[in-house]
Amino acid sequence: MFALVDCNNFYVSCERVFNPALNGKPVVVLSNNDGCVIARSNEAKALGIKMGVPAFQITEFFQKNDVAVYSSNYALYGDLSHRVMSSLGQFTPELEIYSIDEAFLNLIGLPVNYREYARKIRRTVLKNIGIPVSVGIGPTKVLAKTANYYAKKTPENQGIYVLDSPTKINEALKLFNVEDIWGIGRQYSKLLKSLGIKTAWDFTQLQDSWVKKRMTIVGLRVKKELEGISCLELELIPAAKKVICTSRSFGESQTELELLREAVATYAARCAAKLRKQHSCAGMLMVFIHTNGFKTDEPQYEKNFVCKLPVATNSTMELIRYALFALKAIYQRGFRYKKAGVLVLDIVPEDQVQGSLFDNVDRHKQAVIMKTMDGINTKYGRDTLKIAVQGSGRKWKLRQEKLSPCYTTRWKDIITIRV
DNA sequence: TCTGGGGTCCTAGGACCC
DNA sequence: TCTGGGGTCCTAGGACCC
Repeated sequence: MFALVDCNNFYVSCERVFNPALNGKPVVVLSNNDGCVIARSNEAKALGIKMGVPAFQITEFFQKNDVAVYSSNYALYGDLSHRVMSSLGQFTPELEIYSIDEAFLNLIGLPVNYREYARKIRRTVLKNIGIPVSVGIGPTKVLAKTANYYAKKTPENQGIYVLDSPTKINEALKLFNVEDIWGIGRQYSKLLKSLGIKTAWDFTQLQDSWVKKRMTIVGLRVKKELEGISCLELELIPAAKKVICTSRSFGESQTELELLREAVATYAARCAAKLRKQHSCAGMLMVFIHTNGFKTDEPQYEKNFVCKLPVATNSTMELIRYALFALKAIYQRGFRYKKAGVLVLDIVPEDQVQGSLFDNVDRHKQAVIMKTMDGINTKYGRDTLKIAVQGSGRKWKLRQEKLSPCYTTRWKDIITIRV
């Protein structure tokens, strides 16, 4: 049996942990740059605020309805996520951290009453971290996901739902909309509905061969999982990333190469740090820049440039050098750039880098410098030590007008209690 | 004024090899 | 009119997830 534990309206719940006045009120959290709504409290959902709606389109609605609005605070969400996950780790030897707010637990071999166990998980996470979670339990990951949906959407279930018998599973599937199945997205829903397939149960009645042909092996696995045949294993050790991307929209569109250089260098530095964190090196790097596609009255430009590196690396200095070379190759004067990004790919483990006879970089020295830099930045905070070209003005920074304090990750943001 | 960011997997088709 | 059989590797595009 698998349990899926999912934090309720996670980003909103994180804001509420340190600001309980938000309880019972409509709250939303916006995407980077204060762009779109990406998290909503139940009250905000009840007001009809849709996922992904651009914030500027409903600023008045926010005011009229007294909606609390927050910029994304990933330092806070990431830290609380860690705490939730380590709390969940107490409940099983096999935990898969699936996303910032979700984890699968293997319950095999735990001789327990599942309902009681789920209640205990909820109680513990709420008490230790202050985050409400929903727990769905089923014989496969897809069924655990399905159960979680019932745990969350039906208040009588009090955040818990267990699919532990064929009868219960059948009943649940007959009431479950096909588009809500984990793994069935917009396109497949459209296809299935056009054929009169409305529920998860209808989907399980299709022929395997048809599903495989039209929805590939991935779709067939989902069907098997719904039938109670487990095809998706728990992934206990997070796999190294095959591609790493750092990209941002700018708070204000930028025209000058010098400022784009600062941004691109900073993104390259982030990619390098992410590579080192997973002990990998990248053999290829791509830089892209583009104008604001929503502004149809402005001249548009979009371009990327790929560099093949002679020897794979995770050195900040080296990656920045290539990134700036790529940027120079694609930058054109006269456009208002809205976004830039750096991707690193062709990723290999750092101890399996293919050397080169003609390599003239002292890789050992680079590694020592990077280790020192990472050590200092871990201890004193990101960018305490950085490369000069990253700049210090940050004119291209994100818009974050409603950012809450980093309560748990920055000394000066720690809350004070008045007695 | 204002529209996010970061990933994975699968398949078809083209290019190549013998 | 007719034109073999068996492979690999790479890429683009499409689907999905949070």
